[in-house]
Amino acid sequence: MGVLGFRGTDSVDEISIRALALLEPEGLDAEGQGWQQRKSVQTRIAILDAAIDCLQTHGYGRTTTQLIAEIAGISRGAMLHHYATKQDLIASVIDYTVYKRWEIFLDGIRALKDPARIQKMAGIEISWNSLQTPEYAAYLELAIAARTDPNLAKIFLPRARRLDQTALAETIRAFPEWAHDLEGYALAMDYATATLSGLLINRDTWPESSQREVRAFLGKTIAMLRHGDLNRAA
Amino acid sequence: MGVLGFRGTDSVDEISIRALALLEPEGLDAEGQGWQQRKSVQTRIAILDAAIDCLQTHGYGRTTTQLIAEIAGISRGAMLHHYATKQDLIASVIDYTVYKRWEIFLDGIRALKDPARIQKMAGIEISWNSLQTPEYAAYLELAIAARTDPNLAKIFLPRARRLDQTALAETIRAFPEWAHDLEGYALAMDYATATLSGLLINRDTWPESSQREVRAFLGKTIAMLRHGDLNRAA
DNA sequence: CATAACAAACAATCTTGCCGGTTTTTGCTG
DNA sequence: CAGCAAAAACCGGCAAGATTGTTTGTTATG
Repeated sequence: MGVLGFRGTDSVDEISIRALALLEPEGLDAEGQGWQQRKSVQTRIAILDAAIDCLQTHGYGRTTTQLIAEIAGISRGAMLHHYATKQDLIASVIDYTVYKRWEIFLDGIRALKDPARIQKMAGIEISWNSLQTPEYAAYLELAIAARTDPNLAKIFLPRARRLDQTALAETIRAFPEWAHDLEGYALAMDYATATLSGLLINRDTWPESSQREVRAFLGKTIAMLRHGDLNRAA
Repeated sequence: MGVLGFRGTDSVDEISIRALALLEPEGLDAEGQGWQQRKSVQTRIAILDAAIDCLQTHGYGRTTTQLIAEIAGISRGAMLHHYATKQDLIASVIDYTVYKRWEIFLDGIRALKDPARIQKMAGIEISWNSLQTPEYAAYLELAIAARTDPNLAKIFLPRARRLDQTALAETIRAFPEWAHDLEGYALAMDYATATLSGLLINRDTWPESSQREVRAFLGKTIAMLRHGDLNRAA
């Protein structure tokens, strides 16, 4: 049976672990390697975390290789040894942030018992949590910058599209109640992601009370979508 | 009667014109002035339009004073005569883009006949149109950059908050059917703006069909919100 | 003549990619 | 198993290019 086939007897744990495996970035597993290899992976992760920190607090435009190296605690020369160019580094950041985002999402799903998982607000809360992480903030910065930076778009768009598709196909396995309706699940995910992303952008401009109301209303909307109370076709 | 009072007999035309007046930027009206003043305003608008173009196509990080001057068709020295520093220029761009955004929105509302205006998709379509303009793209770039750029935030946030509040209080006048429910109107506006902004950010990543579905679903959601089918309180 | 609009050049600061040099780890060989 | 050369990790400095604000100069208006 292929990895895309369904096996109704699998637990949510097994399903989500397998989903994550498909999103895992390459070159970051130090299992069964020598000391140099392990050290290399460790340094690389420190660099990626530093880059995420930098993107989150200073934005893409003000994220410099100098700053990343400082935060990572190594010299700029050492960093350029692992990532020869800024593009190479950013490419790895994209894969890494997407993986982390869905890891947090699936962790949240897994932590719920089945009855709680299908309650109307649970999915939104967990989505909201996975969107409030430094990793997603960094991803959002890149997504935004990619719209106006051709060089960045060249490495961002192919990855983002592929990872988006993979994440959609894999995370639905954690929602048996959506299994029969992939299109509905896709719409719900896109809808929630769009609204919450928009909320994230305006978080400093809008009052907290407005943001809370929008989130609460979104939860009810998604619940109705799942129950079929709002048929999608116009 | 104060400018904030309601006058049920006013036409939508009169109402929206008065709403715009409160949002109009200062120093851009050349009425009854001498030749130098008129020339100055004309050049300043050329600079603002160039800045909007630049922000839209290159993003805030890559928007340089050099590029703006080039697009505006004047020398960099001449531009710095009108806007001594980049901050001064950006501050004017904020006011200008917000004004333009609501001008387009109210123009769209005004163009509808009353029966059409209260149809469920009309509001979303017009909102969507006002969010697809170069002016709003530029505003969004600034809103995003302001989250990670303290210097920009200092000039952006106060303006954005004030203009947001003014726009909300004024544009509701164009919707008699919302007049009794300011909170509901605010929620609908925030909700639609958040979702459509999120859509705008991911426009290059997501397939067009997904974006269309999200928009259609948003329209139905807002319609239900107005009809009270979805009570807001949890 | 004073002021506004406009132009061009300049210094100071940043950022990137590259290059030479040092230390540590690995693997081969006698 | 000792020794040694290759490779990997790491560091500091440099030149080229870009961006901002200032300054000096020119033309047109009041």
